[in-house]
Amino acid sequence: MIRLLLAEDQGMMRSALALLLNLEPDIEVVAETGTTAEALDAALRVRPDVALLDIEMPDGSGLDTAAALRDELPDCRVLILTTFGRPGYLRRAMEAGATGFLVKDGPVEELAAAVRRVLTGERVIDPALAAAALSAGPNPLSDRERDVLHAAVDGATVADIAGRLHLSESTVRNYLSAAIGKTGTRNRIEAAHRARSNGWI
Amino acid sequence: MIRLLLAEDQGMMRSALALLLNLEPDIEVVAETGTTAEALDAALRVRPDVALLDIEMPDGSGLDTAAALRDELPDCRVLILTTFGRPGYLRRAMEAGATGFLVKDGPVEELAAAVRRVLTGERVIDPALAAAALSAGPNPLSDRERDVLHAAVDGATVADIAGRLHLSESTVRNYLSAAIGKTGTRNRIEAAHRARSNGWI
DNA sequence: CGGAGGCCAGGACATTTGTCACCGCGGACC
DNA sequence: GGTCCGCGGTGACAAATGTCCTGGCCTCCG
Repeated sequence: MIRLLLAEDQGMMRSALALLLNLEPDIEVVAETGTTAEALDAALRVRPDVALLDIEMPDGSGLDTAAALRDELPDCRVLILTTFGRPGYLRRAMEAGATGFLVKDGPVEELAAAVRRVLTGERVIDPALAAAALSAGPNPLSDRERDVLHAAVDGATVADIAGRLHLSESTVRNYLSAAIGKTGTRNRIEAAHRARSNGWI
Repeated sequence: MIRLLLAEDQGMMRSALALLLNLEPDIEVVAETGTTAEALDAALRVRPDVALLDIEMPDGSGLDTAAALRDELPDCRVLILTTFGRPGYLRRAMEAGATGFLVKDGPVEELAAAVRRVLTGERVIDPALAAAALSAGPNPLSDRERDVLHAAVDGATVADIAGRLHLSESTVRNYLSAAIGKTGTRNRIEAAHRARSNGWI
């Protein structure tokens, strides 16, 4: 029996997946959570064989949870399940020690199959997405550039960002300028969008 | 037997919901689509009793599909199913003649129950969301202000927007300024975010 | 009919944003 | 040791953005 942890913030998706996976004769959902904090907590408690993690969750990223699980629970296989097939997400998932990476397109049947395959240690990755990740190249942004860009997405002014990150306004402008240059865009908004769609932030 | 049409762009969600709804003894999913165009097409062909529509779909909004169905297939009840419980969405759904409005939180069990209730003509709406929609008030933005704001979300410059909408740059700046004023924000980015989160665009 | 309000446009202006050149500091690497 | 690179900062500058005022055109409504 495969003991599985399910972390997914959208309630309907979570309960639907749990129901369907429990219908499989060799799979048992032993924990269900909607946040990364609970996911980590539950994983350490129930010690599942496979952790099925969403990326976008309200209190953080499933990618960070994957990295934490690799350190805390190395025997637990991690299967990332996400809405967005962003190249940078796949790259970060692999760096975080995930064994599989599935997008929420495609039918549910893929899911149970993927769970069984990651359990054997086999990597499960959409080939088209893998190609896209390789061709997109690595994340060109430095840590600070990421921070500044991330702080700019919701319309914050330079002064806001400077205050939030404890930097001078000049520095913030310089990082924004660098990020705009590296992403090949014309302003902070385009840069932030580009970085998002590539999974760089 | 309740004949149901399911329009939802996310493949895994769609197939999961179809499977679960088909498990209900009195519900049969007679059509499954991932776009609004196919949804309308299939609805006219199979004439379902209930249409379960997602809002965010790649080729348009489920809200527009709801309005089209009201005109073309008035006997078909519409149940909106969406990720985001935005007040403006609910308002527009009601104006488009939807009978129910469900967010994708909460367990799947709610779904079958909601389908049965809309079939009788009963309105199905989350009370908390209804209250939020009423307290938020109507959309304060004029048509043009919406257009301009919508064109600005992805980082377009004033010149871009003017070209795309066949307006002068001065006009675009004026509309943006008006939108910023009405949303009580400081710049176009914040204004666009506010408009999004309220379902105004 | 008059007024209100949406739409479109122009000008003037202050502010913000984006760019560039240049500075020092410190860690990493050869 | 030197060199490279990321980090943090400054000053100056051009361009873009946001604001306010003016005007005209149209439609809808009292």
